[in-house]
Amino acid sequence: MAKVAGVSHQTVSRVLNDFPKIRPATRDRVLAAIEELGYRRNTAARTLVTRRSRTIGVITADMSHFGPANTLLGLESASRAAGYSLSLAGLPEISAASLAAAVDRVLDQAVAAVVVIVAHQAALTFAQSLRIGVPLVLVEGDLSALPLTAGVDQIEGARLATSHLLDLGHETVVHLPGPANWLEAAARREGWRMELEERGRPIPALMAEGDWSSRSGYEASRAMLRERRPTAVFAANDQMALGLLRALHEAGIRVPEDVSVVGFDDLPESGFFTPPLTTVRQDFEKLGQRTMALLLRVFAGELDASEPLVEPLLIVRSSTAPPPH
Amino acid sequence: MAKVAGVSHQTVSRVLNDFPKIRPATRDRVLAAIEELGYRRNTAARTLVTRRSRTIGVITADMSHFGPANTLLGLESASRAAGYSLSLAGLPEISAASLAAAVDRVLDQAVAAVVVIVAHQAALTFAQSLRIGVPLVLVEGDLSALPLTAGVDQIEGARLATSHLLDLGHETVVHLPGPANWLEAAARREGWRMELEERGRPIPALMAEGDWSSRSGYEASRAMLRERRPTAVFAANDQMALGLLRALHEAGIRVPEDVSVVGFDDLPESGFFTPPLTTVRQDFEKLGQRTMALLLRVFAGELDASEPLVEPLLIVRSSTAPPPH
DNA sequence: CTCGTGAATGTTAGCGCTCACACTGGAGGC
DNA sequence: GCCTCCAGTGTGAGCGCTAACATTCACGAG
Repeated sequence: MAKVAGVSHQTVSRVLNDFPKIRPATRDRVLAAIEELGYRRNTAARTLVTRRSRTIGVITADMSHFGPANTLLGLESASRAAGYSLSLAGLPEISAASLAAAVDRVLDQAVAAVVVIVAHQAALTFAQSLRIGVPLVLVEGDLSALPLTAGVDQIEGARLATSHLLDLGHETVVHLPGPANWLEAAARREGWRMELEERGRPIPALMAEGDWSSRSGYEASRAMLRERRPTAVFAANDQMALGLLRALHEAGIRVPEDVSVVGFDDLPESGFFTPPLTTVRQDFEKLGQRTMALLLRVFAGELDASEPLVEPLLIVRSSTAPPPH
Repeated sequence: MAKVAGVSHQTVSRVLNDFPKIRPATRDRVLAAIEELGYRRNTAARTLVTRRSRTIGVITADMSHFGPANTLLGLESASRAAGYSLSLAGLPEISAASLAAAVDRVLDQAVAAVVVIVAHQAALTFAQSLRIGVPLVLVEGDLSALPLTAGVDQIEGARLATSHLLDLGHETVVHLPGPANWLEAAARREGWRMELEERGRPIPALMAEGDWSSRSGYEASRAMLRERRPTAVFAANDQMALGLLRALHEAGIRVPEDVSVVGFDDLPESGFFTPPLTTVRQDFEKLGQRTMALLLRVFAGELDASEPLVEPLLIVRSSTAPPPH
C-alpha cells in the first residue's frame, strides 16, 4: 500500500486521519493508491491502538414497539452521518442484571459511548450508579436525575392532549396511564395532571394501569365502564387507545359523539382506526439526531452538554369532539 | 494478568478459548485471576489477529415496520445466545448503491457474516452478484435464487388465508397486493393465485398495488369499490387490511357480514381493529433463530446449509364469515 | 554564508492478542 | 535403563495501526 504511493505507512495514516500538514500532491498520490488497491483501513488495528472504536453501543429492550424501533432508526442514520457505526445489544428482560450484561457486551466492542433506549425506572437507577469510562445517554430519561439525556417533551405532549379536550368543552379528562415504571408513562401522567390542575379542573381517578398493549387498554377500559362513563379519555399511547376504542365500540358507546379519545405516538396505523385517532406525534427521527448531536458535543469535550427536548405535535383527527350535552 | 495467575499469557488465551489440554488446576487458577482483576479480553486485538470478529453485520431498511423490527429482535437474541454481537447498518433508500455502502460499512467491522433484512428484489439481485469473503444470508429471500436464505413460508401463509375464505363458502377471493418488488409480496400473491387455481376458482383481477401502508390499502380499496364489490379480500399485510377496513366502513359496507377480510402479519394491534382481524401470524422470533442456526452451520463448514421455512399460522378472528347469500 | 525554524515526512515501538513452534517432564514400550 | 511420545505449558513473532519522536529540507533572518 504505502509502497505503491511511494510514502511511508505513517503518511498513509495521516492522510486517512485528515492530518493537516500534508502536501496536496502527496495526499493525492496516497488517495490514488488507495483507490487503485481498493485499500480499506483495518478498524480492529485502529481500535486496538486508540483504545476506542468509532462505534456506539445501543441498548434496547422491545424494538417491536414503534417508539424504540424508530428512535433506533433515527439514531442509525444520524450516527452514520457522523461516521459512527452501531453495535446493538438487546435486553432479555428489564432488570439491573440484564442491563449490566448488555452494557458489558457493548463495552467489549470498545464503544465510544452507550445509548440506552429503555426509558424505564430500572434503567435510570442503573445508569445513575454506573461508572464506565464512556458517556452514557439515556434516551427519554429524566434530565433532572441524569446528566445526559435526549428526549421528547412528554409533559408538553400530555398537556397538548389534555388541553385539546378541555378546549373542546369537556369538564375534565380521564387518563388511561401506561406502566408507572416507564419514564414516559410517568411524564405523560404528570403532564395530564398539571394541565387539569392549572385549569382548576377536577382530577379524576386514574384508570387501571396498562402495559402499553392494546389488550391492557381494552381491559382497563372494560373495568372502567362498569363504574363510570367519562366524556373524554387521554390514553398514554395509541395502542392502549385502540383497546379503549374497541371496548367502547363493544359497549355501544360512540366515539367521538359520546366519548372523545386522544392517544400518544401517532402510529402509522392510527389515522385508519375506527374512528381515526386524534393523537400526539413524536418525531423519533429528530430524537435520534438530537441524541447523536448530544454525543458529538460530549466527544468534543463539552462535559455538561445538553440538547433541547423534541417538541411533540398534536394531530387532530376524528376521535375527538365536544362533549354530548 | 498472566502474572497474577502465574502462567504465560498464552495459557490465559487457551483458557479463554476453551483449549482442551489444560490442567484443571491451571484453568481454575487463571479463572480466579480473571475474576479477581475483572479482566476482559480485548476484542480488537483478537479481531486484528484472527481477522474475524465475533460480530454479525445486519443490514436493514425500514425497522419501523413490525416484521423487520421483530426479525432483528429475534436475531439479536439468537446471536447473543451464540456469543455473537450485532453491528447494524441502515439503508437510507433501497438501491444497489446504498446496499453496497451498507455492506461496506459492516465489512469494516470484520464481521463474520452479513444478514440482510431487506426482502426486496434489488437486494436479491445485489446479493447474487456479490463476492465478499463472508457468508451473506438474505432473510425472506428466494431460496431458488440464492444459496443462503431463512424465511417464513409466505406461499403457505397466503394459501392458508385464501383457503380459509374459500372454506367459508366464498366463490373466490380478491387480493390486495403489496409492492411487487418486495419478495414477500410476490410470494403472497403467488400463494393466493396457486390456491385459487388448484381449487378451480376464477382468479379475479388484482387490486391496485399497495406499498404496505394503511394509506395505500385505503386508496386501493376506494378505487376498487368504485368498480366492484367482492365478498372476500386477502390483503398482503395487516396495515393495508386496516386501510381496507376503513374504506369499507366509510362506504357503509359491513365486515364480516358483507365482506370478509384477511390480513397478514398479526400486528399486536390487529386483534383490536374494528372488527378484530383474521390474519396470518409469522413467528419472527423463530425466524431470527433459524437465521442464526443457518449461520452457525455455515461457520461450521456446511457450505450448502439450509434451514426449513418457518410455518405461518392462521389466526381466525372476527373479520371473516360466510358470504352473504 | 550560517543558522534557526517549521513544514513535511520517516522511523520505531507497542497496543493485546493468537499462531506456530519449542520445550519440559512423566508414562509406557522394548 | 533408555528412548519415544504426548500432555501441558512457554516463547517469539507479527497482525495493522497510531503516538512519539527523529529526520530532512527549504527558506528567511542576521
